[in-house]
Amino acid sequence: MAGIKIRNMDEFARVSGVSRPTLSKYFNAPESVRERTRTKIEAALEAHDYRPNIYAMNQNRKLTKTIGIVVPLLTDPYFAEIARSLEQRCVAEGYRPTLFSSHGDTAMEVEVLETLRSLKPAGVLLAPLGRASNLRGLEKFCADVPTLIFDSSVDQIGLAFVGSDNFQFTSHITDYLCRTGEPPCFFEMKTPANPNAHRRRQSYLDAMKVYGFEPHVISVEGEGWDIEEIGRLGGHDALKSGRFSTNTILCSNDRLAIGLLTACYEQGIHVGRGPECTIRVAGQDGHPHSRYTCPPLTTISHDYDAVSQTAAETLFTAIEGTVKPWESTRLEGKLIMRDSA
Amino acid sequence: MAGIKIRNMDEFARVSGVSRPTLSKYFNAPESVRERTRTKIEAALEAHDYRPNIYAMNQNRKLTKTIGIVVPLLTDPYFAEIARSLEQRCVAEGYRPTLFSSHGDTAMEVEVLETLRSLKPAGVLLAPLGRASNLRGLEKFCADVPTLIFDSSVDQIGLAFVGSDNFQFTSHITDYLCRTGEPPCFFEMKTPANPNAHRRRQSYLDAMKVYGFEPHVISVEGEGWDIEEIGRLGGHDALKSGRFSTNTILCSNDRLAIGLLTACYEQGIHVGRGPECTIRVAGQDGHPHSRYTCPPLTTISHDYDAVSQTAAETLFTAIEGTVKPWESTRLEGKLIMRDSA
DNA sequence: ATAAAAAATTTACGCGCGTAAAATAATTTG
DNA sequence: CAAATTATTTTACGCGCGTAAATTTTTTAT
Repeated sequence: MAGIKIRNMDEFARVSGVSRPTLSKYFNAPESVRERTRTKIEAALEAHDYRPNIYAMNQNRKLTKTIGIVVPLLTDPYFAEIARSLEQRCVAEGYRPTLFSSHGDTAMEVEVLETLRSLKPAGVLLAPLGRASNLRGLEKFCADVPTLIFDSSVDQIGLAFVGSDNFQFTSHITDYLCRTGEPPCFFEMKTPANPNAHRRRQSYLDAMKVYGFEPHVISVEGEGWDIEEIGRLGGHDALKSGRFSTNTILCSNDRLAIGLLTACYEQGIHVGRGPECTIRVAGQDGHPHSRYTCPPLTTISHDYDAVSQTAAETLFTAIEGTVKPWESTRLEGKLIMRDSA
Repeated sequence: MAGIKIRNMDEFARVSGVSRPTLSKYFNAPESVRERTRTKIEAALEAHDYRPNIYAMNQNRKLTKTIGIVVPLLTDPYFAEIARSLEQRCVAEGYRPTLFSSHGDTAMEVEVLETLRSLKPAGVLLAPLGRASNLRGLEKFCADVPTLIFDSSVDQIGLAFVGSDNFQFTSHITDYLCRTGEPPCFFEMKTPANPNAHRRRQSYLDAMKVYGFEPHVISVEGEGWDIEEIGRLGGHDALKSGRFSTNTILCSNDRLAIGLLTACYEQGIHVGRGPECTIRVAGQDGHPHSRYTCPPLTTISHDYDAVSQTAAETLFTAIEGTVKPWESTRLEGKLIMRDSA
């Protein structure tokens, strides 16, 4: 009995004692068939390890059970972590997540969306490249495919936006830094890929104004996603030329901070809160690696779990029929105090 | 003309002035049709943005153009980087790469392979979990799907193995450490997930014997893939209890070294080659982050490019018909001297 | 027990494309 | 220029499943 190779659903219908249309129903929603029928099917499934042909299944379906997850750069541990988390939530809900990375490239992002469109996904969780994204392309895509934007928002595109509250991020950590030492200057890329960077700069300026301190922004050159190296080189420049106006540096993001820490090390500058330290450095993001820098990096962390949960659930409810007006959810970050500031 | 929505290949055949079977040939191998025909097709493609239905295409194909890329953990920057590189090579050859992560979990690895099997991929590039892999499952999968194993080898499974020469890695860096200071002791996980770890330990023992030094292996507790934390906690223990027999520590891999560096920092121990430093630390892997530790980590790096190129090309030639006997390629690493040792 | 409702089955068709065979057209060769 | 070769078109069938409509069986309610 178990030796017979099942070639298609018809054959499997025979050995399981259930009709093919019923099987079709079962595979698309196991709960939709009577319990006794389900038991019969699952017993046969044990004995014959049959799996429906994915391609034939999806051919005649308007929408598949696929969910696309697109991030700008999968080699960035932050995106890798959030993608991992989203992936798990999709699986838990019975969807088939498929991972894509734009590799920091506009053309690639466009191509990924084209590929995705032809995959007829039930929905897409998209973290756009940001500044480099092809806006009109994104809009057209979102018009055809239920798309939730996360991480960095681009106008009012898609079903909704879920990300972190960058204003809260920066104002919160600026507040912390002001209360515990010299007010910070702000270290950032001149032309950041991610629009969140602008929010963070603005929020820094606002916060400093509130506290009555003079803001200082140090913008360093450098394009692309090799952010640690940009931070390191820019850090060297700024340190040598004395552009840091106070002993406290708030970086626009953790990767920049990591590069700056390396620059400090290379110049023999001690970072931290200890008595022999001359400079404090803080980041923003709660990058997976920030725990292991030397000194461990004080940062304000995304609420990874909440972002991923909100994003996934918002998409799921939209897919399952509940149409809501466009909405932006921005979650607060949590300050992680470590030795660097 | 450009306004007409093309619904299928038949309609597209009409507007392009080419027969449907010829179109079918074109989409499966553009070079296989005459140039003038190709020009006509591509002109129509410009005007009508038609894309063949992926599902219908693959349904009747024994083998698709899909290539599966499976890594144990996509959140590990090493795997993320190698996956990125492989992905690009697949695209360049006209394949459709699909990324999967086992998330460090055996059951997940099995499931990924099941999913992959039903995707009828042309081939698979698989970095197994290692010790935790389901061997019999892997074998069965490799019997059905052209699979190239990379990173960590598991018997003589699949088409071939491509990875790094762990013996050369460890003996080379051990040699370097011996020549430049005290001979190293070896810092590792007691129960590593990756079989390469055993080769590295053995190679360390061999190398020390050759040089006539007494080897010391410090094996720390800890399961799973949270390797930096294991290194940090194990590092604290070992430092406090004086288990490091020399001032030089060779770590089994970079992530462990990164954790150890943090432990050193937290105990106020200076790492490096400078006069005020009391300990040297080296890693192995050339982890993307190793450049940015403090001090920057001396390590022996995988030849990422060569590994990915050899792996991809070996798979491609196998797919395209050339059947070769199983073969193991182990590429040498390059010593990267930095400040930590 | 009977009627009403729900679930499963039967029947039948179509999706968009792959692909094979035979016929035809275009190109190259001598 | 005719013959040989190569490329394209025509014709025709099938893949494995979704899905709709009509029918039968089973379950639940009265």
